[in-house]
Amino acid sequence: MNQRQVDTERKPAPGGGRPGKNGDGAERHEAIHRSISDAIIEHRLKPGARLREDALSEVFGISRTGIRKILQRLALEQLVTLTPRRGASVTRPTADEAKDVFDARQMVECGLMPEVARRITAADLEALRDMARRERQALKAGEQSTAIKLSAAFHGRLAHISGNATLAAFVEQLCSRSSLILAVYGNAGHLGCESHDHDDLLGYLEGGDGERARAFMSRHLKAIEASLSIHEEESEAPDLYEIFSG
Amino acid sequence: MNQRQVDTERKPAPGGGRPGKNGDGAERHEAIHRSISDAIIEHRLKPGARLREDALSEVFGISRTGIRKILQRLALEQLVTLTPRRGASVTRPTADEAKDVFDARQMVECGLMPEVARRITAADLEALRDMARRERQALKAGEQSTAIKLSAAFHGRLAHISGNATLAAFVEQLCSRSSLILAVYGNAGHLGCESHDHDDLLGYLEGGDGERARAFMSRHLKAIEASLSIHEEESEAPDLYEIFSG
DNA sequence: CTCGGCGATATTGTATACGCTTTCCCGCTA
DNA sequence: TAGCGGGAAAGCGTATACAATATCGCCGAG
Repeated sequence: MNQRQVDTERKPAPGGGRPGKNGDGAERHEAIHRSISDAIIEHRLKPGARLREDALSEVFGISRTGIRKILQRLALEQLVTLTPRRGASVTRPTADEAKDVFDARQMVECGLMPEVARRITAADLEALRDMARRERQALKAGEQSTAIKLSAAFHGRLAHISGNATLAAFVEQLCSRSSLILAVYGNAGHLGCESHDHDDLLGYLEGGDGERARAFMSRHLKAIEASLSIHEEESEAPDLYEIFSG
Repeated sequence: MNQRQVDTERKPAPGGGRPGKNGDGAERHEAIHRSISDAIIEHRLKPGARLREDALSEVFGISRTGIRKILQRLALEQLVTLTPRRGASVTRPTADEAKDVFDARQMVECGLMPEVARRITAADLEALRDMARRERQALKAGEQSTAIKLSAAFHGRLAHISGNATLAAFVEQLCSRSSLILAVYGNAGHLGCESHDHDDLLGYLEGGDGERARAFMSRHLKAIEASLSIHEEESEAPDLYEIFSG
């Protein structure tokens, strides 16, 4: 009776109901990946949470093979940590990693702003304003999960406008990791991005002022980083090496 | 009789010779990954080359399961392309991708130089000088494969000195992809990095002149990019849509 | 009462088997 | 002779089975 399987994407099993006989599993894998990824980004899966292969395969209705593939991809994206004989768990970023991620964002996202200001279109602005608006709404409604995801999506979308797919993908990954960092080091109730920062940024971009947008983005990211309380909470693995032999 | 299996790392099969019974397969996977990765970076596997799972599993003496895992990782690193029902092949970068990669390198590697100049130690300098020397030797000896790999390793190592592991990993990935780009768009006989560029760069870094190092790195990368002949050779998939329907 | 050893269980690692899709070759026909 | 269609083979996608190992609880001894 533990057959309760969530269908990630309403799909009537075109193969006739027999699971996994039709070859179009690629989309399904993609959907499952996004499903788990979203759950992590939205903090519905907290850092440290274990992700057992059996459980996931049961939930999503595919075998462990497919789950392992997805888990490995998530590991390469640094969202989950794969411990050799212990399985997968949601990554708990260290303080050093957090610093690295925000330094990287500082360099790449700020560096992208001039080009974004040059290329941004009216349609882009409209879509981004809508995202910013929905983010504020979610924040006001207390739906932190939605707000976090929208914030990451905003930054990712912005990066894509630069036209550089490689850097945009990197920024997206950094934003996902930032979401994890917020989950560990963020203060409850104080979300990363200030309410009107994104709107202000769009104003500079609309005016084509790339340099001002860059400076603002820099302050924006610094503000997020400053709002964190990074205190290297070493709950597990108390660093005996460092305490004694160190 | 087709049991000729290359042992990537001289390892006497501690399990007793029976393949894959001991659980320390992680190192072996790592070794196989590096083995394939190196072959691609050194152009012993040329872009477009097909990588059949059966053949690889036979060569390395592990089952297709492990090969698939490695292939998927290589795909995420953009070194191989995974076509849904057609298997894996060495990625053939498009002209757009090439531009993106070099723009990304321009932003990240140049941006890293000031911090590298601040942190570089005498030991680092010695190691890097040795790498540059070996690269020149290889180039002189006509061993392009070795030279290419050493050049990528030089840039990667340099990035690591910054202390930012995230950005360093990104740079390493970009360098690997650059190697592929050279294989497709590079002119034979003219390797990417000029002979003495790396030594000159080390000179600036030793002097702690981060800004000059940044400017030099920028010229260095521009020179490499300019040496390419990017001509969008669309041998396969002649873009009928674009030709007719416009 | 606490600590150490031991066995049962749960969970991952690896290999293999099977089905489906694609591809390639060969014969057929116009 | 060239184009087309069918069949056989090859290769990928998925699931399942088996083996090895880490974890956890239990029991006995000091």
